[in-house]
Amino acid sequence: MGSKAALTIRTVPKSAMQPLRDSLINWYHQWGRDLPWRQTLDPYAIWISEIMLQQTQVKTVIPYYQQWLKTFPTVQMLAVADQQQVLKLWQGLGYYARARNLHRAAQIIAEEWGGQFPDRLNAVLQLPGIGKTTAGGILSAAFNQSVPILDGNVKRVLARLTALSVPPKRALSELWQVSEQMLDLKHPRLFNQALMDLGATVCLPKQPSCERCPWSEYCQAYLLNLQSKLPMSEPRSPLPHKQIGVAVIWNDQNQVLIDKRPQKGLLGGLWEFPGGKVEAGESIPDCIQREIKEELGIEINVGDHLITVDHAYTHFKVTLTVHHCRHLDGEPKPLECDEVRWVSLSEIETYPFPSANQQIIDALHQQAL
DNA sequence: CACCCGTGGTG
DNA sequence: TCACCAAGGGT
Repeated sequence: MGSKAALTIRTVPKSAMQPLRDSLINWYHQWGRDLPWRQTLDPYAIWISEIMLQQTQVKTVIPYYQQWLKTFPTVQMLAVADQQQVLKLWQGLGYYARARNLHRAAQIIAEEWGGQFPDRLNAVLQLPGIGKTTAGGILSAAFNQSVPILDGNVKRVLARLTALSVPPKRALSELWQVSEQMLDLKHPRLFNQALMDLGATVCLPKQPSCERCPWSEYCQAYLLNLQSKLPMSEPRSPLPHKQIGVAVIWNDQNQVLIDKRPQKGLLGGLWEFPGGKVEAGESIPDCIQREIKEELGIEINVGDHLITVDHAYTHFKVTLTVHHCRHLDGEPKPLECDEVRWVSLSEIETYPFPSANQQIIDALHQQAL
């Protein structure tokens, strides 16, 4: 019962290795992408790009990358920055642990490596936020070292090349072997970049352009006409949907109350408007009043509806129903968060907020006009 | 190893 | 509206 398909993989013949490398690098010279982080050999800049590109599309990354290097041009500048400034610069990119780890790693590099990004695989892998794929990306791009990579693009290309019979997640060690065997030891930088570009521009998830692919005559998926079926994907369960009541609490100085989320967990280190989950049979105003008492230990009066925000995270969806509230009594205490603060509408822009909360801020500005 | 961790674009 | 997707790593 529940038996899964056996793992089969059509390994690349030895005789095909060099022709595959040569044709890919030739293709890259004509069709490879000209990206900002390919105009430098500075390992710091390349590191920043690799972290930003984790689970994030090139088009989204480019403006963040430019702004980041303008603000923090060196490891040292990043190491001495405030975490809040780092998170503010990262605001909107998501997966905020990447920014926290980047900041921590910069401090480690400053202390242990004299501010020079290390060039040895073992040292690089020790840094927080850097796994095998990112380490290979940095070392091959910055130092032209022969270290393989296995990101989403490469997984897809290699799964098709070998007609892998299971989802890539189920065959990671096999795919790493293929990536390592295929790697062109004479041109590791070019080869790894070419492999990623092939996945990003030709070997697309849907409707791959096999007629433009330098590898089609060796591609087992193409030869078996399975290119649109591969790689195999895992079924996903539907996302739970949570109803959240949120408070914009005003005091007599025309300030609003915000709180900083704990470092660990969802949106760690970012600020937000306080609130919480609506319980069964509970009204939104009752929920807001209860949550604010529990989280901040204060009494409020729940007033007009401000905005409703729908947002999807990786593992669940939320509907934020936001109300204006009036502070009545008690000093706000950080009972379930790191910090609480009263801020004016003009100061609020300097704090890092998650996207769903940014919509609330936009609505406040809109309403103030 | 299964689960957690964001966001914006797309059909 | 919704499912799926995009240069993964930490626990």
